[in-house]
Amino acid sequence: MPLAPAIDTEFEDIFFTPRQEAVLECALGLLVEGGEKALTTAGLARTANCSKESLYKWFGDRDGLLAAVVAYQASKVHFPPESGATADAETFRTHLIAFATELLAVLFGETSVALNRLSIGQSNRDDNRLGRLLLVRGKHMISAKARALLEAGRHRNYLKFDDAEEAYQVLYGLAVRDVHIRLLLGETASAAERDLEGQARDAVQRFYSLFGA
Amino acid sequence: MPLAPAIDTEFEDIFFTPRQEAVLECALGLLVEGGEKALTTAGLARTANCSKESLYKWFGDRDGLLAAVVAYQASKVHFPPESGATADAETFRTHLIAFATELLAVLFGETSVALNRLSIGQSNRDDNRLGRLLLVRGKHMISAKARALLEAGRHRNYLKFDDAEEAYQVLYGLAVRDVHIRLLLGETASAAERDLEGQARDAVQRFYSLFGA
DNA sequence: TTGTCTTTGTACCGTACGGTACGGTTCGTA
DNA sequence: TACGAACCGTACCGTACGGTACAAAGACAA
Repeated sequence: MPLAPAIDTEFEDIFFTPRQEAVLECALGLLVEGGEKALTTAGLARTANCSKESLYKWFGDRDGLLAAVVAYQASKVHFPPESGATADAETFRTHLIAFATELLAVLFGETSVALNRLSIGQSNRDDNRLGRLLLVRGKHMISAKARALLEAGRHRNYLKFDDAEEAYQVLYGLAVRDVHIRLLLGETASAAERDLEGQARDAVQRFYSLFGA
Repeated sequence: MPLAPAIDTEFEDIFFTPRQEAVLECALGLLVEGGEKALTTAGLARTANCSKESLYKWFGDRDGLLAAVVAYQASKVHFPPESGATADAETFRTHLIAFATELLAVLFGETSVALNRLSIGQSNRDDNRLGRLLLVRGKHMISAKARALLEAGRHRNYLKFDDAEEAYQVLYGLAVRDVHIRLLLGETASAAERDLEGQARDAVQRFYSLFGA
């Protein structure tokens, strides 16, 4: 009987020392500013005042460094303990809007954009660690949180749907539309698109038209 | 009175000889297979049986080559002459579904994914030609076509909305959801997501719930 | 103080790749 | 046949960058 394969356990319980976190923060800054090509080992060592030898000792090689940057950023998102019970219909809707707003704020943030660009640029390599990392530590986490929220709404008869994942995807599409890909391609968002709360409100409005009880 | 700036006229009327098109097709193949790093001048010259000197003569430098690949692929999409008048409500809805299906087919195609990955990876360079090219020759074209279609539907009282661009974005979100970004990140689409027509049908169904007259 | 460990800064190496030069070949034209 | 243009294949150059080695400096325990 073969052992259960321990896929995707990489970077599971990784922990970085404060010094390493400072260096990774520097790396994030370089990435945000100039993209992948701006993140050279020599450049990072210079701006972070550390030695290349330390970089290679800590992260193995450049790929390990990139993966560490992604893992470090993912480790920064903390999940609030589900914001208590959803009291009534109105506050539940408020929670939905808040969730959508936060989703947009994360996706449109410059660090998220930079890391998405990095992972997408690397996504056609053999193993594709970065893409998997970003998906499993980012999108799938958010998706799980959203499903829990939506199912709570269904349980209280605020919403009506069969598949929570499908409902979440519709909410995602209504909120994000093509703005994310346009940001990734370098277009700057319009004024209306920068009003995250307004966008989220419209999206939830339409979501209720489709899935409201 | 300043002259109107001729922005984005680059690659406006560009034309490639058959030989150049064959080489660009080879470049596309390399891109699809191995991403940006796989498209080296030497490698392209080898697989396309041409000389590096010709590459530099035709395209200037490597950046010009990349831009030419994007422009070439964009030049391949032809717009059917709006498929005649939208006879009745049912055929109009069919046209909408066909449009959404084609949109998904384009976005999820491997060449589109490869070019999006390329442009996104290059999007934090100084000028960002590739991203602008992809946006203006790809997304904006599709968007214009969609707006025309939607406004025809509104004119015949099949649909009801204020802003055609906004309506299109909702349709886009309903159809694409987060599948595009997940594909770009290297995740393979699920079986249901590969049923493009079914996805388009559901999206249009929901779109009519929101904007049907 | 001495010894050990970690880190820094610099210097160095090898290689991959962008870009150029050039001889040889094909092909169209007179 | 002669000529010129375009092109192919190969060889070459310069450089940027990943990765390694090493001397010097701080930190800390005995």
